[in-house]
Amino acid sequence: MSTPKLTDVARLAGVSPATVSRAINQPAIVNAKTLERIQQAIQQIGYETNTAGRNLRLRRSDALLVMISDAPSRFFSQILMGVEAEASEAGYNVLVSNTQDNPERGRRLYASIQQSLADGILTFGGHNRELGDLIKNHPIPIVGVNEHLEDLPVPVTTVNNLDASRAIVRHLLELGHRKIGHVTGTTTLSSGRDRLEGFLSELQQAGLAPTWICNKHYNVESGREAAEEWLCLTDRPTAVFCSCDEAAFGFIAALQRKGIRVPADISVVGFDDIPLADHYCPALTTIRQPQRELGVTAVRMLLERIHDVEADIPNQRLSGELIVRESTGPPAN
Amino acid sequence: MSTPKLTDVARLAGVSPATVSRAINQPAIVNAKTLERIQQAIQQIGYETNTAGRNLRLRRSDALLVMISDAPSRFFSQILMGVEAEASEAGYNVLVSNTQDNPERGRRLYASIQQSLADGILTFGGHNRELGDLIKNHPIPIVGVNEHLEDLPVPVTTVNNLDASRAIVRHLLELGHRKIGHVTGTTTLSSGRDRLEGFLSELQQAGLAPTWICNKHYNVESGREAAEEWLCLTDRPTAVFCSCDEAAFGFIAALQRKGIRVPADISVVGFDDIPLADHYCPALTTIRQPQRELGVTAVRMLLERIHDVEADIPNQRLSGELIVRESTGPPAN
DNA sequence: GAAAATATTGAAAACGATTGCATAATCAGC
DNA sequence: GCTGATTATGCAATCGTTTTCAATATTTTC
Repeated sequence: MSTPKLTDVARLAGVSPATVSRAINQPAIVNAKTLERIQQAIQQIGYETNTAGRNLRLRRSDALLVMISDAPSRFFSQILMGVEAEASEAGYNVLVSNTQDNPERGRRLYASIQQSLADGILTFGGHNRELGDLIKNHPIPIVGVNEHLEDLPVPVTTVNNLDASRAIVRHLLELGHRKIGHVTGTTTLSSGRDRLEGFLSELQQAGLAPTWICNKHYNVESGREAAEEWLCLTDRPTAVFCSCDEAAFGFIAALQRKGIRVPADISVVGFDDIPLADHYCPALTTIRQPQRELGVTAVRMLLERIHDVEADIPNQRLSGELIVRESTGPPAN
Repeated sequence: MSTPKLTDVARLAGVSPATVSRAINQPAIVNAKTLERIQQAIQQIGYETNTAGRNLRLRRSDALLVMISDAPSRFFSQILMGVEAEASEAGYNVLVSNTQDNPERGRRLYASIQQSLADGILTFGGHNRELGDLIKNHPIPIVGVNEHLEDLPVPVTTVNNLDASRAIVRHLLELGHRKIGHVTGTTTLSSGRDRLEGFLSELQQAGLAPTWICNKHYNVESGREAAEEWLCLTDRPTAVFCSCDEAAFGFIAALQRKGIRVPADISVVGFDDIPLADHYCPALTTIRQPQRELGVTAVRMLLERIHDVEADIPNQRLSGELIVRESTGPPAN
């Protein structure tokens, strides 16, 4: 007498369970009169499809697995919102799993897919070993977000880091800067490499060499450390492109503490456009990433893949937008 | 011949499926010799328990549902990491769902539980209607995080906002401030109200009245708006407690733009201790929230509840820690 | 109006695991 | 060597849906 099931609806409507199932899943093929009677019965006893029963029979789960690394990426939650919205729209649930580099985790991940706990995987951030092993043995639907997965035949969706970096350099060149530096992000990640490459190539195109390249990571501390190094330089760049907004904030804050003014003494650019960027002092010139759209796109790709595992899905490169604010200006001298 | 199932293991090990099931779930009650043979068979063909089959039979899902609101709370991802870690430890999966105020959503949420898509719900942030209706009809395991859910008999885990706010005020009093203001968070949320109340009560205890109370929300814009109002005050407080770090940053940035120095001209305190707080200029005095621990605690409470729906689970109040940095100092005059 | 085509429905067999009950095997005690 | 207790296992039903195949009802066609 607990939760009503298909059979209960069938009995009430005076039809067989098969017909009720059809009424729910392919209403078109059931008689209009019967359909209405069934729908009424469903309403009346408040029937809801039992997921486990259905999953068992259909051998799928209506769930997407989101793999994240322990240090969630900078705007992880924003992207996740996009993922959730799009997945839910398509009738899918979203499972979140943290993937420490842990063999046991790899096993469970494998099990999730093999036993259809999830129909597909969305992986945030870089390559990880388990995934490599997993995908080599089974052609399962996977889509990468933010970063390319080296050597793995997995479609990814990212922002166009190359073009964005170029736009930054162009902006600085137009302001009159000739001595430009870059505090890199994590260059074991494709985004870090692409941003660096865009930076270098645009400079080269202008016939310039980079004045300073400082290898760091995507976080605040990196910005602070970079600032300390900058202070020790004999030939200081007049403009610095930091790999992400957080790093830019760390960089600016550390410089301000030494009495250096932005942008009067040095121009600084970030990347991401996190909410704080517009409200920092100085407001940060940066690249706006389409965070939510990244999530939405990733889900669309994944669903396509789930629908047809053999489908050849091209990588999606969304474009970032240069947002010019207060942290950049003409060079000092 | 695709994925091996229980029966395949049974055949290979020369026992009945029932014995295999027992070998997996209650190894103690099966003969050591048989057990070993079964385990070997499992290894050999790479058997993994099918979740759907099991869920159907056991009428549960091994999944926890995390409900978040559209604007994910400030350190949502940090808490989520804690949730994921603890849930995974206990063998549970984590489902994420965004709850816009949407009746259709409410229906699906209800279905999730009723049809055992999830065994329990963790709700981040404030009260929402669907939840109220849901819980009224069915005593399902729910635990709230960060905010109390008014009128609902749901155990919650929060930071002790009251004590934390008091600690802030005490710190400012010790520095010599007598004119103290507060930019509130969202006061329809219990955290916002508690922070305000802690602020007021500690001031009162010192025989002081609040100099300024500015009703805002938990975001950067609120800080900027508050700064504009502050600038127009005739009797300005010499210290301001902002409801969260973001608001504090917005507040400080807007003031700095007008040439006002922190803490020389005004002291500012935040709440949360987000990563940037330590790297802002000035570094922010704030309350450190045990974000990960909030997630872990919430899961523990929820599991307890799942284990025994009738269990009386007390609210958990974790304590925040005052972190004194550069943004606070003695009053100007 | 009969035959053929079409539209609806039902019966029953999966999907894969767990468990109450019953049976078989083992053991202790005398 | 026999009885009673204990330990290990197997049988078969069950969880709730979906879907193939066949059967029946309804139209259409000539």
